[in-house]
Parts: sequence; C-alpha cells; structure tokens
Amino acid sequence: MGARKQKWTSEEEAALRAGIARYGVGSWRLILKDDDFRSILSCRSNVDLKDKWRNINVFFTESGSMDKGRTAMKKNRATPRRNDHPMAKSTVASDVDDEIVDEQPIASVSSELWNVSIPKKSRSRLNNIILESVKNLNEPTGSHSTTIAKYIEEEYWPPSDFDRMLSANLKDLTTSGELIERLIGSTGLHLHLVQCTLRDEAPKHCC
DNA sequence: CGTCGGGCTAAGG
DNA sequence: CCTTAGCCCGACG
Repeated sequence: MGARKQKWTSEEEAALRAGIARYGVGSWRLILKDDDFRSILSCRSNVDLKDKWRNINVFFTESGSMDKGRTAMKKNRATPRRNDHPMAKSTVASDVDDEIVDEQPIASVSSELWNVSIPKKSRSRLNNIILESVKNLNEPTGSHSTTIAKYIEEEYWPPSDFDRMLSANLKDLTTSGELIERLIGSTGLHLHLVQCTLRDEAPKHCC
C-alpha cells in the first residue's frame, strides 16, 4: 500500500463507536467479529481498534502528567473548574466533575474543558460544535441529544450518503449511553449539554 | 490469544 | 518548529 499510515474513515470510526456502544470498551475482538462492523473494519486489527479509541479520547487517556521530559507540551490542561457563574454551582457540579473517566461503554469527554475556556484551535472538535449547536438552539428547556444530533448533522454534513447512518448511530449511541446528556445549571437556565466522543470529520471525501 | 499502556515516527500545521 | 494520529512493541492476564 502506498500510504504507510492509513487514516481512519468516518465509516470506520462510526462502526467502532457502534461496536463499542454494543459490546463495550475493550471487546475489540468481539466488535471485529460482528457482521456489521467486520465489513468496514476488515482491514483493522483489534489493536488498531484500541489505538483508535485511545486516540479519540486523548484527554483522559493521558492521565495526569503529560510531560515526560520531552518537549513538554505546555497544553494548559484547562482550569480545574468550570467557569460558569458564581451562582451556577450546584449539586450538579460535583456530579459532572468526577464524571466518567471512561471505561465501559461510556466515553466521554469532559464537559468543563469544552466550555468557554476553549478559545480556539486545539482540542475542540465535535464537542465545540455540539456546544455551538446547543447555544444556537437555545431552548429554554434544554435541547435533547437527538435534536442536537440532527442539528449538527444538517448543519455540518449536508446531504451525504452516510447521514442516515450517522443518525442511526447517534440514536443508538444515545440509547446505549455512549451519548450522555448532562445538566448544567447556569443562572436558572437549564441547559442540556451532551457529551459524546464523536470526532468525525471530512464532510466531503472520496475513496 | 487478547488486551493495555508506552513509545516511535510519519504527516500535517 | 510543534502537534496530531496511526503503528509497533513489550508486558500482563
């Protein structure tokens, strides 16, 4: 093969997510054996699955220290607190704080990280988009995962052949718990924030 | 045999 | 130059 490094496609990623949502994290072999995913991930090994999943959730896989005496990435590991409003803190805060650290069928990305703290570039991908969508929707009662998913899908991914698949996956993810909704209280405004591990890209690509 | 974690290194910014 | 992400390797069960 020409390419030494074969990049993962959205389909492969989606299949991986679906597989994880179905069997849980760690059952790479099982996922690979599944009829639905086998076709897509035929060229990937169980190790590849694991690696990809690790790369998807970089933040929590890192565990604490990221500097190993090397080029010390000065990544500001985000502030250990969400910077909402002073009155925003409530019982939900602690709940969100020591949230899933990933393991099991949940994935996760931290919510605090993707708040307003993220100015631009670096580590904000789909999460940022989700945040944007939530803000854009600006529903007083909060937005549901499906609504957000639909919104994102329609906004960023125009008529594609896999938008159907995405929708289905998102739905499945929500049901399985891959996609979780968190409640963030902010000045009496209930905002349903969704955390997910999506990291798709390439709205247009050809095989 | 399969999973997990670390490390290397190619690509891209 | 630095960051990102795929791949490889060794360890553990």
